[in-house]
Amino acid sequence: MRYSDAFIYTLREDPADAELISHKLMTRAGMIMKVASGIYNYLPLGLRVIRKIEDIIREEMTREGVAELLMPGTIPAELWKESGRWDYYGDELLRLKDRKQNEFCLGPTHEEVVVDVARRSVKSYKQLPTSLYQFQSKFRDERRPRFGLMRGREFIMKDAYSFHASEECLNDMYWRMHAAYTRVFNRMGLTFRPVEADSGAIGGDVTHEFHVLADSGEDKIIYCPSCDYAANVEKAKAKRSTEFTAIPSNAPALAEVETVGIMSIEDVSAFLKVESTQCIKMVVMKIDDNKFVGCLIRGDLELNEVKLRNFFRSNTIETPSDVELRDNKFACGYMGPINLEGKISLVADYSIMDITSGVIGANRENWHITGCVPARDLADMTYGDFATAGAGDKCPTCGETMADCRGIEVGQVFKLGTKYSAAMSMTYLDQNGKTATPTMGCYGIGVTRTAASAIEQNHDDNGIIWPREIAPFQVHIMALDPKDESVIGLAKEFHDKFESLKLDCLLDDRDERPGVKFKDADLIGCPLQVIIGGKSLKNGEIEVKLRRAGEKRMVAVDGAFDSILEILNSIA
RNA sequence: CGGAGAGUAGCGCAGCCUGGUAGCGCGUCUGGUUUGGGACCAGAAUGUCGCGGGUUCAAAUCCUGCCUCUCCGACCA
Repeated sequence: MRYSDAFIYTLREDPADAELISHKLMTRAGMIMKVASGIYNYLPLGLRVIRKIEDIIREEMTREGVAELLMPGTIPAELWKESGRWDYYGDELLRLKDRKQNEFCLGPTHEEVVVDVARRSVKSYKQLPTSLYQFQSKFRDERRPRFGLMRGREFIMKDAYSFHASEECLNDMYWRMHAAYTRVFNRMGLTFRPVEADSGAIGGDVTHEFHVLADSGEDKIIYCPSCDYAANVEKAKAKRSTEFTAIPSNAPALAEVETVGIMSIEDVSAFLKVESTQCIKMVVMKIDDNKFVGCLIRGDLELNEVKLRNFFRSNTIETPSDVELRDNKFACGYMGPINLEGKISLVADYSIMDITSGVIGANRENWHITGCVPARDLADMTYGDFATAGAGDKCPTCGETMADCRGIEVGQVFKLGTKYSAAMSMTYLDQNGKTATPTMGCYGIGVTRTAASAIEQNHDDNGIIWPREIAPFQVHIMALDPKDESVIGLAKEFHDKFESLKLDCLLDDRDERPGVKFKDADLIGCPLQVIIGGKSLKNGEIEVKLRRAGEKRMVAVDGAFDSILEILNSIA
């Protein structure tokens, strides 16, 4: 492709509305163009990257016997009403009506449609397992779209769905997809990690998210450097004792102590001269139907709201306001499990089980209680894991000290179970001729987000540095003197040779000054640059630059193409 | 959805406080000189100043309603 045909228009300055490096660079390199908040044009250069990513995924899906189809972006409400999500999904679902006032939505995900496809075709256990996938633009009306392609409202996703006659079969597919995803992200040259994640409202025992590691990531990942354990902070566990320690013989008695204006753990620990690890805080949250729930947890730890929400099988969880708490008879800043007046379901985190002389709130303003021994005083509580794990905690698998990092969620594998197949009455006949409901898995990769995350991970001050497998072009040839027949002639010859080897090649044939071409080439970020100029050509040389290393090499014109090819193949 | 900010030429911005000819840089066009890391000189084109209402002799500027966009937070099967 010639640059003059390629519809690439770079920007010298950062766009005003971009924050994230990938957003800035994609806009500046002429890959994307904003149309509305969270909605973008994928310009020719950007689309090339997206297609490269899709092709890699496509190959790996095919390898696992997943068949590609394309479902519509616009979905009749009927299907969503059948699954029950029409009423449940909320404002993220963009709803619209056609001229006959029939209701539709723009698909944020396609479980309903794929079940409809499968149930009309699959009637027998002999047809199972079966799986389908597509690349499709999804629409989710995010409350706050941001970060360019990272969190858009319209985005391209690969979504796959599998149907099985047994749990074992689903489990097998789950791990095959897990392996396929690992191959996909490896091939793209990304540094990533599969992590255990919370399965959310759908439930299910296992789900993994695939995260590209980057400081700008919106998720926090806790991982163990010495074993495979890695989890989203929402899910992460730490190794903690789940037994009470013995009640010490000299255990102190409970005693009220006046603590005027001392409310935070920090203040309590300083005022009473106790470690925060000997304080027990009670965190109160509000779940579905405005019910209050509370959790007792060690003073230095943080409550994990997702874990608490899951325990109570609630769809929502939120922090009540101080006013709300007081209205419901909770002594703000002095809450504790003893003498509790407010109506609440209370649980306790394992972390308090080995406290031998704890400080707790007294449930009246300006008073705390000392000498709390959970093994004695809180023995009949329901104990569980409700704490947020973090760097420094021990690994639940191997006991080593864990670390944390930021990640961008680019993929997820999920065991759906029969939620949709049952709701939408998908059935087949099993070996015994009995009606059965297939169990399902679903597996997504955010294609456009993956492109953005690749840039987050691969850039420098001059621009993008594409991993070779997803670069828009493998080679970027610059004809520095395009009017010089020997220069442009050689550039074209090389270009055609690369293309004939199925190596995408961009030929900068513009009548621009060299500096402009160099800047654009670095910004666009193709892995290998071939610089052909009149002067060096007269010396029988061509310059080759490796984008990532920044290294320049001169190669002799004689046999130059083979030399360049060799250099290209040495790039990862 | 709560809090904050922005909307002026294709892009990035100034002007607004204190009302009176709409500006700068980049880009674009013409001519010339240049030509290995975003050239230089000369000339030119380009604006419903987000939209509506109001105040005023006069509004980009003051008042007001709305829209859009961005940031922080909450949210994210």
